[in-house]
Amino acid sequence: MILKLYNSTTSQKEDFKSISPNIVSMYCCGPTVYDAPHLGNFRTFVFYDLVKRVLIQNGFEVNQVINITDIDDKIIDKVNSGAIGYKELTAKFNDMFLQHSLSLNIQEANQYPKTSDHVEAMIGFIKALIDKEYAYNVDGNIFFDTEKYSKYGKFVNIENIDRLESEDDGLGKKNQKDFALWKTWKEEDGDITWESEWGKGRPAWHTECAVLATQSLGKTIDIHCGGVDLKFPHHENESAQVEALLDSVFSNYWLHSEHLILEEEKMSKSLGNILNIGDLLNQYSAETIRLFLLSSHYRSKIYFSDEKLSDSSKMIDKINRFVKSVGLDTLDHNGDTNPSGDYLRFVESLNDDLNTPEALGIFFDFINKKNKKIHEDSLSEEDIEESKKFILGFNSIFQIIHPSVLIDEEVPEEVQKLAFIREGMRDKKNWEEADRLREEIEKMGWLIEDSESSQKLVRKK
RNA sequence: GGCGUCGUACCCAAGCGGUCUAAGGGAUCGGUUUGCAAAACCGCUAUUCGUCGGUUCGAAUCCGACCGACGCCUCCA
Repeated sequence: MILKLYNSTTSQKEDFKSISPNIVSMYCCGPTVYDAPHLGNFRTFVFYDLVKRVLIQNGFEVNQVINITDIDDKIIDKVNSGAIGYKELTAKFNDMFLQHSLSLNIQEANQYPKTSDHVEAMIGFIKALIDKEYAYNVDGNIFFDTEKYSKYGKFVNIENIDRLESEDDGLGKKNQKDFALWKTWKEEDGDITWESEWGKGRPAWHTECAVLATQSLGKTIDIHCGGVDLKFPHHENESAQVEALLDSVFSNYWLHSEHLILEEEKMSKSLGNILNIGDLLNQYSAETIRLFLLSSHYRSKIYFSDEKLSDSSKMIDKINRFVKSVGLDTLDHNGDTNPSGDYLRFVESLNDDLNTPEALGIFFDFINKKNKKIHEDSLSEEDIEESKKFILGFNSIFQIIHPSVLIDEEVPEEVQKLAFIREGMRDKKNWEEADRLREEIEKMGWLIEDSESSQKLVRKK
């Protein structure tokens, strides 16, 4: 089956072909560790996870790198404010990123290289660009010479930038669109600086990613991912450096996920309209947040609302009920799917540029069909097997079934006792007392679902 | 200002030239079931896809204009 991905460089869906037969190299722009991550950041990180899981479903082994940017203006600003030290600050938010990733069932990447561990390599990279005359030095700042690189403008209409040429930023760049590879030391940088042959300073963002990507994955990678806002200038600049220096195609596929919108604007720290992911995880389950994020296509904007989160939560309830009624006892997916008609359609949707909303629709359609059989009491062994396989295949991508769903929670003795009494009242047709007990049990956090012969206790959400 | 993406029911969201009198989820209202509920099931809720034109045998899907939202061009997932 062919996997199609929308490539930002061509603005169309393309059949995916990896460089090596069964292995995919994937570079994802990770967090700058200066502050608590927000939902918008994690929309992108969950998107990376989606890409990876779909690749795995297609039989690829994925070598994924997510970088950690720990050299950056905002980090320096924060350290300068005196509240916290450099190491402490970056470690704190690095850990937070990893922890939330774990909470959201995001598969671990193979590597999380940190900028500060690779400054030597960045210096070497910049030096090589200078040697090839793609970069020049102005008072210790090194800039990339966009005039020298004819292919500049992969992601943006270059005339736009030319128009802005008049607004020179006073750094002595030859062209407005030239960008920094190395920033010379300034007093406010303090100790956050490295020695180089051009004097003290630090690598600039675009160079950081260019070096980390090529160093960990080679001169041409299969897939490069990021949020749309990184298309230009970040990815443009990253790509320009690598392709100029190595004379290669930097990445065969560029995937960009859309923004999360809050209060009519993209969620962003500089705009101040932030929903901290940690806070959100206290309010909603990780599964709910994941589903909320995956129920829109990755290239569509998501307008945040609590209502959507609660819709997602209800969807999960429905899925969980189905999981229980089919008697699933493990979430381990061994890849054995034996694609039936519906499951095949599910996989095809995901392979069509990661169409998660459509795939979800197919899954629900399937659930409805089986529920109907359950209702008619005509669910066969084959139906059960098929359902289990579909659920596992579904969950291997969406990851929204919590393991606890498989285990019937122990009902507290007190609740059991009340339920037993209620059972007696029902037998005696003492409905008033039975209803009163049902209410009491509900207050204790348990719902009763009566069936003909017995009553079932379900944990209240 | 330039460039780009998007506008589908009460809400969310797929579909992107014919199988669309438009999937799926939430919500509402009927019905089956139930002592009553809950859960489940059945049914109703867009002859219509921002507006107006055009292309076509045929358009939600292509083209143009307009209106509206968002993004990029500056740090940003």
